[in-house]
Amino acid sequence: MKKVTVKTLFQESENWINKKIRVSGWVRTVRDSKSFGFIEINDGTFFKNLQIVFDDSLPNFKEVAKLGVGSAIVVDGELVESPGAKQPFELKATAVDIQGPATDDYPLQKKRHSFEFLRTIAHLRPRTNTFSAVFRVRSLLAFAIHKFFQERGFVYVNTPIITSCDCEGAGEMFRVSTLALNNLPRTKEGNIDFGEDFFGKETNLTVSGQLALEPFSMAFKDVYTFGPTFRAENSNTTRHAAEFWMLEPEMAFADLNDNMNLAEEMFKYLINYCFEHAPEEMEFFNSFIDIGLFERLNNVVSSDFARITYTEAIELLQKEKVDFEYPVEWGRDLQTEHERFLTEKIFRKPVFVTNYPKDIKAFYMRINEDNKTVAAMDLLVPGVGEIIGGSQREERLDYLIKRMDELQLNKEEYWWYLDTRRYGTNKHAGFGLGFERAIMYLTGITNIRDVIPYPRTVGSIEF
RNA sequence: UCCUCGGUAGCUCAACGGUAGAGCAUUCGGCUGUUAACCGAAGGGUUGUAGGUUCGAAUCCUACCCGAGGAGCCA
Repeated sequence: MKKVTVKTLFQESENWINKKIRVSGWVRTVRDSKSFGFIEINDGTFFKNLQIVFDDSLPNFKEVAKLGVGSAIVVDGELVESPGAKQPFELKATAVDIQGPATDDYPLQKKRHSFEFLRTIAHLRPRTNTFSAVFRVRSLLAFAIHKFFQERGFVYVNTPIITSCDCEGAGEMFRVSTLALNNLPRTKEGNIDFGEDFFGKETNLTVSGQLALEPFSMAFKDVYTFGPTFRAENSNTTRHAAEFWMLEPEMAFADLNDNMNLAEEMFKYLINYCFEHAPEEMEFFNSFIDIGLFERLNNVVSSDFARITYTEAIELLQKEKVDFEYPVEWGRDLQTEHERFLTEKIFRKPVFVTNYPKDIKAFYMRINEDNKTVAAMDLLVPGVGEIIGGSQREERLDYLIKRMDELQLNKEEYWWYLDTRRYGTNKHAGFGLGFERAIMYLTGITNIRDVIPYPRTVGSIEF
């Protein structure tokens, strides 16, 4: 008996119609009658289910008719055209092997569940339509990112997960230590003696691979890192997680415009890739998760992203007769309400905002001629907000040192980073893309906890 | 961390000071082409926890726990 996946059946049904085949999968629903019944199974290879028709010629008809949702079965039979309107073909079963029945307390039902409930059963939710679609798209997007950069000659660099840089300025960090918490070694002054720790100094989980990546861009020109990133912030929102994935490309001999061009090209590539490789899933999102998703994404693919400076953004917002909760004032950071207004109301598409005041941005960003702003860029998108943050880097050693002194950073800690400015420095730029935020934008899912297989957020790590 | 809303059957919700209910799910029975199948029956509850007010609390009050949305921070 030839084993066939449901995906193969849907993609080349003409090759299998009227043939005897074997299909295995999990029961999604059973509808039985006195002497016959229907089972829909999903084998994980394809978004859609395969309908099985069975009757009392099966020796185990009664057991099959009583199968619960979630049971694992192997079905032999003949693929035939279906008289029903909802599916082109169905499998007429000659044998149903019940591998693993699901007990009657199986939590997933044949009806809609709330996302909140499904988060409490994260180990079972990939068996639902929504999460099956989400996680297949997540997989495709991860591959598409590699494909995009590899096609353009970027070298993939695995930057470290454990770092000793404790002041990258991107937020609270998770400490990594093998010290016994109930018996900490102390120095003579009474401080914790990290010299006794595994690495001999304070270490944390990475909040960004950028600083480790820049030296590689000085060797390979175009590089990227893509991996897990950790922030120990006590933030409780639909778009923050303690563990998330970040993509960070870095280009040598490139400026802020090159940076934005790359981000825009990549974003459009990712959207097109999803439409091409997960049409069933995207159709589902557009119909059941976010009506209007296609319209929004098509608009993104076919139009140029808006590009404005921070100063222009402030002027635009000040002209609006809107009563913002936070004042719009040059020198203050844009609040979420301001960002949303720009991308959702004024432009109605992704917007790059560039050249922010230096005081609200990181030390490594390049100072502009005005000596007030830096060559930073944020990409704001409707619904999600900030999805990319990047900049042209300060490549001039004296400027960089001056800035680090102003911010009282410990230059010795960064000796190897500063070396890149001593030996063959050049204009270079890069950005960070929140992988989960990209998934949210492409699927219409509005909570980051629903695009991560096992999400880690404050006070929540059951799985 | 702050603000707001919420926690009632396995799930989604109703009851808003006077005997705790429905749909779905589950179990049993019926049904010869179903599509969230349909029809009939049954089981299922210390109403998040602990106090308080009251003749009487799911309902009002207090504290705590948990969840969600928004804000800050950011990707």
